[in-house]
Amino acid sequence: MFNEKHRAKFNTVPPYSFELTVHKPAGWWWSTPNEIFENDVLWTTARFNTRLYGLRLHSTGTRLKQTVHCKIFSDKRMSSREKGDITCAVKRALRVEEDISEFYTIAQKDKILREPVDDLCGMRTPAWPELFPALILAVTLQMAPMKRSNQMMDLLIENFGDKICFDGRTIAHWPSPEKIAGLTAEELKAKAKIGYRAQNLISIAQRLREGFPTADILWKMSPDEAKKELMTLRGIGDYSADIVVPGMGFPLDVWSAKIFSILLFGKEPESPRGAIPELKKAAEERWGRWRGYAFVYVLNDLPRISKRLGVDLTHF
DNA sequence: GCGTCCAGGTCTACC
DNA sequence: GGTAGACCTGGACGC
Repeated sequence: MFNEKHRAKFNTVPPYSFELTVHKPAGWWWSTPNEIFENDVLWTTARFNTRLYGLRLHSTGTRLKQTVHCKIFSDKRMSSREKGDITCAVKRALRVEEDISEFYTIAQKDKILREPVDDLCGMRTPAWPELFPALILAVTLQMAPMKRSNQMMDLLIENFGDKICFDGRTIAHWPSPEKIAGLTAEELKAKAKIGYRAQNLISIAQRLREGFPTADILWKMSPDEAKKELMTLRGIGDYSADIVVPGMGFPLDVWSAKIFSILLFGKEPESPRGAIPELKKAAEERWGRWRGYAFVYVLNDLPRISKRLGVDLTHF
C-alpha cells in the first residue's frame, strides 16, 4: 500500500514553467509515458536505488515566482536520508535551480529562437529522473519511426514494468535494470518486439546492475566526460548519448536534421544523415552550451514556427 | 492479399 | 580513420 511519506517545496529560478517542463507540447513525458497530468497536477512514478515511488507534483505562483510542491508516496517506511536523496533527485530533474537567463539573452537576439522563447517561456529541457528509462528511450528511438518506437516502449512497460497505485491513481513504470538483465534476448524480442535492440538493452541493464556511474555521478562530470562514459555502453552512440547526457546534448537524427537544416541553412539536406556533423557544428558555434535548449525549444514549437515561416516543418 | 522497401543509429569488418 | 553493410520488425506502398 503506497501512502504519503514525505512532502517538499521547491522555489524556482525565474522564468520557470512547471507545466511546460513536465508536460511538453510535443508530447514528451517527465518520468514515464503513463504519468497523468491534469489541471496542472502531475501524478508520476520514479525508481531510486531499486525502489519505486509515487510522486504528486503541482505548482503555485506565476512564471516569475513559481513554487513546485511535491508529495512522495512509498509502500515502506522512509529514512530521513532516503527522503533527502529523493527530494534532491526530484529537484534536479525539475531543473528548478537552473539559471537560464544567459540562454534567454542569446535567444532574444537570435532569429530562430526569438519567438520560441516567448511561446514557451520558462520551459526546461528534460533531465531524466533515472538513467535506465532514458537509455531505453534512446535505444527504442534508433532506426524506427515514432509509432514503432512507442510500440516498443509500451510493450516493454506492459510486459516487464511495474505498476503502482497511490493517491487514487494507478501508474505503470519502466522496467528495472535488474528485470531486463535477467531476461534472454529471445524473450525480450518476442514480448517487446525490439528486434536487434534486445541484446543491446540487456547488455546496458547488466552494466547498470554491475555498477555503471549513477545519474548523481554523471551530473557531477562535465557533459563531455559524461557523454564519453555513456558511449561505452553497447548500442549507445553519439545520438543516444546526447539524449541521455545530463544537461542535454544536441541529439540530431535524420528527422531533426531536416528541420534544423531548413532553419540554419534555408534548405532541406540532400543527405540528412550526412548533414548531421555539419549541423551539429553550426549549432555549437551559434548556441554554444545552450544548444540543447535551442533543440528542445525548436522541436516543441514546430507548429508555430511553421506558421511564421510559411513552411510546414511538422510533416517530416 | 502479397511482396518489397526502409525507417527519428550503431557496430564491425575491411580497406 | 573512413566507410559499406548488417541488423529486428512492422507499416507504407505498389501491384
